Amino acid sequence: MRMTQEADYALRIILLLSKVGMDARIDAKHISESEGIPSRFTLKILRKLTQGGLTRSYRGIGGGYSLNKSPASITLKDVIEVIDGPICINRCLYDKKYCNLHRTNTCDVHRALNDVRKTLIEELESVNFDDLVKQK
Amino acid sequence: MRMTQEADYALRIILLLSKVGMDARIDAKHISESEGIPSRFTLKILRKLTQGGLTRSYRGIGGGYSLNKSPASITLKDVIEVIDGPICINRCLYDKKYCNLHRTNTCDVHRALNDVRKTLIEELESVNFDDLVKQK
DNA sequence: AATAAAATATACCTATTTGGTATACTTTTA
DNA sequence: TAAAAGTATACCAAATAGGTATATTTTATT
Repeated sequence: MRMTQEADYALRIILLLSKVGMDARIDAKHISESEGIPSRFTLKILRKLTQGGLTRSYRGIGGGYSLNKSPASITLKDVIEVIDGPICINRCLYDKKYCNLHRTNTCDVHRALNDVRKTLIEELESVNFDDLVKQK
Repeated sequence: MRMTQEADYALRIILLLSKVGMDARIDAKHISESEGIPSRFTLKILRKLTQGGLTRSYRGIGGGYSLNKSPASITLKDVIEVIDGPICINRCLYDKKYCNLHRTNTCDVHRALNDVRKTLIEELESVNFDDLVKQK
């Protein structure tokens, strides 16, 4: 029941960019060093974040990355989903061919886990990066 | 953010055993066929469940498996933890050497995710197998 | 216009985890 | 005592995670 290490790194990157503010631009090397993420891997993550609309990239000399949205409008869930894909806690909830619902028209496990998933998503949506920056 | 397929199977096994009641004894082959779990894999899962104290095994002719506790006293969390180990949603929360708390004495991501983890655990603890058997 | 500093795209590699099997053995009861 | 069950241990293959490499493109500065 874990998110990937990549998503974990991504949360730290977004938090760093949130801390410096939307207008600041930081290059990948700086991000990598300050967060202790392997440099090549940092680039890969930043690419996903940019494609997902959370960050902006600036090429060329003086280039780098900045947030593409306000910290307050980015939640834990947004970041995790951009990196790992949709939140779903077991196979049954996304791949119907593995689910008893399909075979016997009733899958009690399915129902229970779906409730858990909903709660998890609500919790991940309830925290945004403005909260995290401001928290003592 | 997913539990393993093994844990998913285990939930179905415990639900099946809950449905037939604590006194009934079912052999592995029957469990495997009724839930569509590969037979050898079923045995492996049942061994973990027995070691974890959730089921009892009976050897020899007429042997099989039954619950070792009442359905009401087994939660989703119990089953998942017996199979997958402790619930923890990122590396930072169980391996301190990867955590900024360790390096800089503050890890805001850590704190936020720990809250999420708590909520998740509470949710998984709130559902027991008596609930699941009785639900329509 | 040339250059160098940055990001981008694509593809690759390796270790770990997951899902599943195989073999040899032990216990139990008819 | 034989057969039907579970047990222990170890193995294997596919998928995923984590990370790297190479070649290319963009852009500010000179």
